[in-house]
Amino acid sequence: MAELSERQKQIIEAAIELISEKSIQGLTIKNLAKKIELTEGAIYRHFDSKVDILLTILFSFQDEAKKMLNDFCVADISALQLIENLFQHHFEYFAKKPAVASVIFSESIFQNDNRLVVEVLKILDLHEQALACIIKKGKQTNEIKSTIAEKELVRIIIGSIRYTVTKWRLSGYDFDLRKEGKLMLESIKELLKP
Amino acid sequence: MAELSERQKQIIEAAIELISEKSIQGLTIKNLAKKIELTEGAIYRHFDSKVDILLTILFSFQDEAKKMLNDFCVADISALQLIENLFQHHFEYFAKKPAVASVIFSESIFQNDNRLVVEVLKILDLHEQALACIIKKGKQTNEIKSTIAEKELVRIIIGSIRYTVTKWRLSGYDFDLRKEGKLMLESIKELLKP
DNA sequence: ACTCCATGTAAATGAATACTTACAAAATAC
DNA sequence: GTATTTTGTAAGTATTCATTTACATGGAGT
Repeated sequence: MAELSERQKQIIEAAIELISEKSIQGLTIKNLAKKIELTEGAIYRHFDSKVDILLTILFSFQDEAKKMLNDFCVADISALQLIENLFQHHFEYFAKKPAVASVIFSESIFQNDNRLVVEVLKILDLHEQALACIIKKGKQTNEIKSTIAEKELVRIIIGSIRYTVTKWRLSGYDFDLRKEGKLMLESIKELLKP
Repeated sequence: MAELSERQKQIIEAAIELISEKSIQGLTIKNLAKKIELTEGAIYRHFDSKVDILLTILFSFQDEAKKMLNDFCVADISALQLIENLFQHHFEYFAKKPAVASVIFSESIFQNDNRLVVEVLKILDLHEQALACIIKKGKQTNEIKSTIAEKELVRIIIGSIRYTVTKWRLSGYDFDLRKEGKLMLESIKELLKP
């Protein structure tokens, strides 16, 4: 992906803020222009289309995910600790940047544009792979029971996180996501025990 | 909820079909009118608004869920068997009626209308309660390990189902949902063992 | 000073959308 | 059989949205 100009960065940042504030539906060119005090036409000097903006947002999330997950599994830390870190990081992250959840969980809106779906799937895959690596390690060190296939464990863990976040969003953010995340983590750790 | 006229039933059915075919975005009054060979105005003889139509759809899903779940837990069947039934029914159901998943998973679209969110939450609650009842039973009969709180187990199980369905939808329905559901079920059963 | 290009604006365009209105016909009631 | 209500139609309206167009401006390079 090409480097972003300052203006492009500003637009992307504003777009993410808009999504945080009013969910994905709040992201319109008009709102975007208003937010950075430009005209709508000016936006099109920097991005070809709205889909382009969304793609750029997804790319930036991918980058963040890659940075976070890159040396997650190689570190010399126990698998259970790694899972704890993963949980903590994610719930912290979603609580701080609801826009990410809003975008990643908005698959239904993207279904008219396959490129967007593909990029969301890539983000999911990044997380699945990191988690799969951790689980493999945990099985080897006998921290994690080996009677359950990796693939299913990955889906169970990610599904649990997602559902917790979904309920948080639907409730209008009316509970403490970090606290609920901690409870979920403890339960998952208990479940994984051999 | 008032009884539905024949015409209303026809409209709701067509609406659900539209959602199945092109996801929630495909549900427009124009498409709906075309599908049942009426004019758009005629639709408004039977429903006040589009939100009204969506609410009616959600009510019908609620009814279905209630019927299905009502005597789910009281039956004289083992908890693990009940969970198996629940899984089988759900994956079967989603595979047959993708519209349901499309609506229930479209929370992001509903966020501009709180009534819709509330009704989606009710459907989720119905399922959570049924599952909570099963788990409680299973703990009593020692079929399910009692070291993990009910609430978390419920979220883990529903989260696993939802994530499996989400990946199925994003993949363009390109894997066998029932088969993956079966694998997930086996893993969950294994996890729940005391 | 002149040119050129990047960046901006204001206003339009065109398409989609939910919904309304004025009127007609058909079913129902009496 | 006539009046009334229900259900339909055709053609709007109003709004929202992404995107385009014609034109302006300001700065960089020569």
